[in-house]
Amino acid sequence: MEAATKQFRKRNAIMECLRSTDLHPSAETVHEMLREEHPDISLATVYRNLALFKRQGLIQSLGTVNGVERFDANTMPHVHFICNGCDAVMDLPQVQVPQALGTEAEEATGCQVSSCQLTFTGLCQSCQE
Amino acid sequence: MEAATKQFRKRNAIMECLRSTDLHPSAETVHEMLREEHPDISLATVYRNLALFKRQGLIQSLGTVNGVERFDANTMPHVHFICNGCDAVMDLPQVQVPQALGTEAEEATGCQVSSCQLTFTGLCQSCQE
DNA sequence: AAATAAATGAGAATAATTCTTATTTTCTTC
DNA sequence: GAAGAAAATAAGAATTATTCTCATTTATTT
Repeated sequence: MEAATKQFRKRNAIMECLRSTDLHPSAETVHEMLREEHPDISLATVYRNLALFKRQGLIQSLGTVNGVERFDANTMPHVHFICNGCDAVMDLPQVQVPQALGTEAEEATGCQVSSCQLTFTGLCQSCQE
Repeated sequence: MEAATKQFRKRNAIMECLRSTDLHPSAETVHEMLREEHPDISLATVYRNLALFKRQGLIQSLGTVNGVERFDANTMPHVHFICNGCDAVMDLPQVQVPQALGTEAEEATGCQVSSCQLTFTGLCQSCQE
């Protein structure tokens, strides 16, 4: 057996795929992206492992864009922009959500806040024509 | 025919239902809520009209909670809290997203921002035990 | 190397949502 | 107010993203 090949399983490939893109892909997109290197990878395996990573807190979900869930390997809190034209999702590291808002939320409601997500939607540059 | 009854169609009932609750219901929940007054209302009608209202900008969608879409008749920008325990969605009128963030986002990316959504997740009071 | 546990592929099953078609209700025009 | 046109609805079929099942393969332990 060739050294590294066998022990690198599909699971690792899925994580690497997510880590190496900023496209915030869906399960289906991850599957397509992996097809080249792993022609026999099953869509079920992609779903299964994405769900696992999410449970483990290794990735986060952005929620659904047009009915399909999108994923992000960056679990640090950060802001997103979603284009209504082409469904692109991009990071906005320039924008910061003030820490205070989370605390305000907890104090106002008695809820225990564990995460916070700020999302802008609109049209990206190319979709504005 | 009794006066007002007939001309108030299902469509209006659906909008009224949304306007009269703060539960941020799903299509299915709206359907159940209307069952009493409109025993023959079809689930398809609820979906159809919710989609219409959304297109018209009369309501907004919060995105999906556990795979099901949730709706809000309040189209003014406001902050939400979603409980991971019981899937409750509540408004946080006390928390304000600084106007500046949207402008920052546009300037940083060249995208045209048309809406903004801030959502906290965690555990509501009762789900903390 | 044998036995056990974990991961995967393939396709079936599920569940939320959308679509289709026939029917009913509303609106328009006379 | 009746006839015809347009919009809204009910019911169930169709679609689609996601999850599940189970047989097989791969990794781990003894």
